[in-house]
Amino acid sequence: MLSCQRLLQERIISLLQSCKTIKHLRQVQSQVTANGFSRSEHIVQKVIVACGLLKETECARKLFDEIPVPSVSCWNTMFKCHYLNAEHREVIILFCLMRSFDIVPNGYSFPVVLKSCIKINALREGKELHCLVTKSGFASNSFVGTTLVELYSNRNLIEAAYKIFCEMPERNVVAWTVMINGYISCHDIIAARRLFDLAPEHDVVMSNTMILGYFEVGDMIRARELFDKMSRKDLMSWNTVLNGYANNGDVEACEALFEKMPEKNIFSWNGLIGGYAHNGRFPQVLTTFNRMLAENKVKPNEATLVMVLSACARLGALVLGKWVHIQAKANGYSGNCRVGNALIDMYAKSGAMESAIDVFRSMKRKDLISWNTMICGLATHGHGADALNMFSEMKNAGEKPDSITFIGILSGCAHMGFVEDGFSYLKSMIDDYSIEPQIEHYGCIVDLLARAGLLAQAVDFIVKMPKEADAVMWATLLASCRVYKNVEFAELALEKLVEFDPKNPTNYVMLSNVYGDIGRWKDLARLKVATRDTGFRKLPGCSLIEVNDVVSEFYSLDERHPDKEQIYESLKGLTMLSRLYGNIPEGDTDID
DNA sequence: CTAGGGTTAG
Repeated sequence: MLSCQRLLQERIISLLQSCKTIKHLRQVQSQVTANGFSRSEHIVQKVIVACGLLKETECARKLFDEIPVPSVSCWNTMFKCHYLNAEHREVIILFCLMRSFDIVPNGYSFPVVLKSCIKINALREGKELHCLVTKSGFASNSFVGTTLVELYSNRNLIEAAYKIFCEMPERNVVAWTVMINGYISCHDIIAARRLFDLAPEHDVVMSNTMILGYFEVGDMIRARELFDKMSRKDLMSWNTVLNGYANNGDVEACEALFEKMPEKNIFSWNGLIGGYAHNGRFPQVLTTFNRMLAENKVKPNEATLVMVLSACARLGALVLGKWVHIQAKANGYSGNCRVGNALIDMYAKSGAMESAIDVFRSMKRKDLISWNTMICGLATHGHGADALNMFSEMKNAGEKPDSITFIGILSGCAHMGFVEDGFSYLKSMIDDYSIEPQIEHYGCIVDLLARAGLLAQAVDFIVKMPKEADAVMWATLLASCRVYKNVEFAELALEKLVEFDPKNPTNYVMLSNVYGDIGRWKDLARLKVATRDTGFRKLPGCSLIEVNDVVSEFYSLDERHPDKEQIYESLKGLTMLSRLYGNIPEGDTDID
């Protein structure tokens, strides 16, 4: 009879562990009650963890509250439950509650609560826990000690971390790895390697940690050396090296490694895609995504979709972007916030503002980036007024703007010619939100003044602002000088631009356009000579255009492209449309 | 009931 009961208990526990939905869990829960297990602490703990895994912390808490006198292990289970759902404040509050009941924490309590402190940077609480650990004699527990090492090294308190590490009575491979990782996050790769060589035991996690450390300081040689020497590599080892090459700009090494990999998971594919994305190879991002779908072994995840959409955005590939949108829906990412943000950006950058707004409106969960993407998208595509309206909507929704939000707002004002509003938003940014203006914000103000034709005020602003002007700012001014045919400030801007980049012929072309516009042909000729002296020719203008769902590069006066007829037909159509809307394109006065 | 390792967008 007793063994029968035991068997039933085991059966229920395995059922609880296999619960995939809350509905399923409810069914198993009724089994628990029907078989008289609702007062078994052991079983109730398993139910609580199952709730936690299904993100149902409220249910878990209810069950916990029904336990008459919860033991330490019950409390620990509840900590874990909140920890699993990233409710770190809740973990700490619950721990204090437990202490107020005079329940003594054990060696299982400290690691979880400390981890929560690490996650939310609660160093003060972490230090208090450290005191408690020492007082209650858990300093010798290797799980507790390791987590304390992690706590201090996470806040760059490497000496404190090392002291705890040294005082640990026994240091296993996990403790060594955490300590090595601590030195790596302090950028002390030498100390990290010294510990690595000193460690009595090496395993695959420790080696991967060390390899990642080398890549983070850009030492690809030592990273690769260590990787080649590893006797047992796991998939993560390969992915670490793949990502290392990707982040250090070696696309070729990244490609070569990818082809050599014995197996690939989603991180491998994302590594290669990220390698292309970080190094501006956007067309390859798209072909790799296609290849991944064709091989059909792993499904794209959130990161894949975000990177691919961002590549579409950079290419202005609307048709492809729409197709990725369909892929995202098909893979269950319609409600995903980050994917939503990438979709907004893709649609906005491709000029499909209605679609961008549709996606934005359909998002149940929006974050700061969603608002910023929408506001900046509107502002830079001629919808400055909508951008400003979106900003008030954002404030009403209780979202706090950051410095990027204000770049959108200020550039919106610049495009609309709202000079006074621009200045009052700048003031609000400083006074109401305590955001210190960056060079980009000042750049927006210069643009704001210059576009409004207030060139003297723009130059005066540049002189008086607290930051040193950058090349972007002078180029902005130069562009407006052409519009308003102001030679004086154009010459000043060129002079400054040449200091930044003496070899860039584009700047000379800009000024020569000003001379040409107002008929100062002698100055134009003098400038031609100066340009030639730089020894550089202006590269032909290059554009990206989507033809039959393929993004192609083509240069100005390009005759080589197989689809050139179609491209020029589309351009004719575009020119006609833009004339219709009152925009009269002019032929540029080019040098040579 | 506990501790160490990855990608993504403005």
